[in-house]
Amino acid sequence: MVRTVVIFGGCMAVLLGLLKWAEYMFFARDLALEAYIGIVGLFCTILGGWIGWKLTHKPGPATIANDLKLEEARSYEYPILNNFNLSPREHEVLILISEGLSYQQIADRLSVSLSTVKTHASNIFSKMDVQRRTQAVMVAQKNGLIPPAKG
Amino acid sequence: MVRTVVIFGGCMAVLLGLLKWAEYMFFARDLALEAYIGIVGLFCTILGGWIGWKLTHKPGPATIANDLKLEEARSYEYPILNNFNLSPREHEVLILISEGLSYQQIADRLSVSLSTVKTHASNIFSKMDVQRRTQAVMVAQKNGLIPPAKG
DNA sequence: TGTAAAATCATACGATCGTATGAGCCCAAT
DNA sequence: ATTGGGCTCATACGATCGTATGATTTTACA
Repeated sequence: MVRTVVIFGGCMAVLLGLLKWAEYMFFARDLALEAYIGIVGLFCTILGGWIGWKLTHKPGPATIANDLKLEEARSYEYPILNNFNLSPREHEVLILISEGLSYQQIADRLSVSLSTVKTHASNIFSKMDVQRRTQAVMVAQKNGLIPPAKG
Repeated sequence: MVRTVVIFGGCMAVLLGLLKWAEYMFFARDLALEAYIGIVGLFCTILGGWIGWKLTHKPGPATIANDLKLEEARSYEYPILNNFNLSPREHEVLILISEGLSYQQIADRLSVSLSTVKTHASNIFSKMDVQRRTQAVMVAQKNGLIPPAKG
């Protein structure tokens, strides 16, 4: 994502350069002020993008509602184990899979991309030695990795 | 995301055009250099923040929508196995799905065609009001339609 | 400070899933 | 005999899944 902003900043630079060139060609004006403003604009654009990214992009588990579910499950004397060396994020994804969510829904819930979720899922299946999400859910239930089904 | 970039580019183009227009027409020449740069910087910062937000903020989540229906069904104390009016064959397929088998594997197990299994599954999901097999398994577990997972 | 683990993202590809539609067969009940 | 429900099968199609590969960035720790 940072790369996206940087690339866009580069595009802006190109745009400004083209504008300067056109202006120089047609009006032959002094370039110092324009170039200065262009640099400032580019810099502020990148800075603003970075700020916006920092303020809004918080995919960490601290902001995710599913952590509440994890805590809830733990507090309700349902021990959430981890026998397959899953990372916290992978564990989180596994729980959301067990709730019947699609990858896209999980990506939205965690504020990450679809690719990330699929990567996590693939690693989960690899670690748990299964081929399908239904198998993963079954194994996870038998080993207490996910909250038990109520009812 | 692409649209966001396009919109940003359009805003930048508008900004640059307005600056040029203002510079040649009205007050730009009279403004202090610091104020001029400040305006550009502020504008670009806000736009940059907007683009950063747009690029990183994902739309809201989607949750499973049949919990109410489940609670309703359970509160009426219906016979568990008749909750969803599954036929014996459909029930059989549901159990095999819950064991993590693919449709092809279920077809082989039941000695029927893949089409038949998919038809059964589709009818199951329709009767249970779910969209994915994982949801069906979860609902089935909560209602005792399938054998519980053993630890 | 360097490193390893974790998390993120992208692209591509084949496999599987789920839906829709239409059809034929068997069997029990009307 | 007709009807309806259950079971079967086929085709087509879009959606989703799962894997593979490679990359960058962040974080935790020695």
